[in-house]
Amino acid sequence: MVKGKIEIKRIENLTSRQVTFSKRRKGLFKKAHELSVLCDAQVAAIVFSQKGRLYDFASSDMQKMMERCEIHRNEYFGAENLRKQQYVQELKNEMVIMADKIELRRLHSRRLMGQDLDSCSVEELNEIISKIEKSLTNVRSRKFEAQPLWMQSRSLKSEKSAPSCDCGNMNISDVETELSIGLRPESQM
Amino acid sequence: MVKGKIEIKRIENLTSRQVTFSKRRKGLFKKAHELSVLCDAQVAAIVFSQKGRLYDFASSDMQKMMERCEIHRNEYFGAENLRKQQYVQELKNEMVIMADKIELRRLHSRRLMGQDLDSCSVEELNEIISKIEKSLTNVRSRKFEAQPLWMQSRSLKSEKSAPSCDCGNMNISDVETELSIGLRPESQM
DNA sequence: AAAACTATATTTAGCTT
DNA sequence: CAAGCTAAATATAGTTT
Repeated sequence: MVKGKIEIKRIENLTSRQVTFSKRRKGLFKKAHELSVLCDAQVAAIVFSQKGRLYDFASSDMQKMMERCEIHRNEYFGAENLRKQQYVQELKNEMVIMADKIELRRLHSRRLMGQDLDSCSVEELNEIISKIEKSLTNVRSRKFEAQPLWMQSRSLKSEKSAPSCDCGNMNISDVETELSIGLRPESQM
Repeated sequence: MVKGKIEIKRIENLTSRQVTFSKRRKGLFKKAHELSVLCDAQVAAIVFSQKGRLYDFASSDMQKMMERCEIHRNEYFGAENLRKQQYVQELKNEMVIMADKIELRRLHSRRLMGQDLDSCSVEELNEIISKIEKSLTNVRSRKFEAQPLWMQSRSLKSEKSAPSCDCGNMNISDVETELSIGLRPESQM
């Protein structure tokens, strides 16, 4: 092998390695410096020797550079956070809508059961009476076509807490609120 | 000035500066790599161009070191994220509960209006008839103590989409589902 | 063992295509 | 204008002091 030509692999001889380390480290820092000056760039080089000793070069203030890195990072994490916050906000908006729907349904049920009538006009009262009368007719007719006894047994004393109001079919399109419940399918995270 | 010899000062020509930046950056990273291999050292080089674009080199060990830093960071951010994810999960759980309540109320209303009665026993049908009859009585009695005309005017043709069912007071404790709607007060973020 | 030396390898500024 | 070329400048491996 001719003088000066080497393979790029670990130098086994300790002394040679230490000398080369010193020479090349100096060379690296010089190149870093030249790059920073010639091209108006910020350059840093960090070297840990085997023994763990630290050597470093930084064109301008190393601290400033790290701060920039930090800003870079925070920008990244910031974008991520923004995305998540928007998602949370969407969930909250949806919950407000759901809460409204629950309240609407609650008022609907209460009115069907004869409460909160103070604000109703005579016309509305008549309408409600008409609906209830229809329900009554329907339930009465349904009662006499009830299921055979063997099907009734399961509901004799159970399901006490469940709604148990029965009225037969009637047109409810004018009071029914359209609902799309449940979470949206594209739930992330 | 002879070819190849330059002063180490900022290159004013933009094109030249960009070309030199590219060439010397590559050279710097090559030197950094060689130093790390030959001398078994950990080497990193970081370059910010004027435009703020980041270029970096790190020997494998340094890479690991940076990854460790990253893991450290992620542990920190991970704790933060976990907290946020738990919050999102809580929101979602709450939404599932709300959706259930909406469905329960929907069924309740439907039954009050005489639908979905197939599964009711004769006893339940009797109960419902009794409730509806009571409602009817109450609404009828309420109709004749309705508000004076000047109070009715506002509801003559308005609020068409709102539920308009009226029935007077009755005991509904056995069908009323307890609800606590709305967002919890300690809403974070 | 550190610094200087030197022959060769490598890098690169300015040019060419 | 990016990619290749080349002469000169620089870097450096091995040597010497």
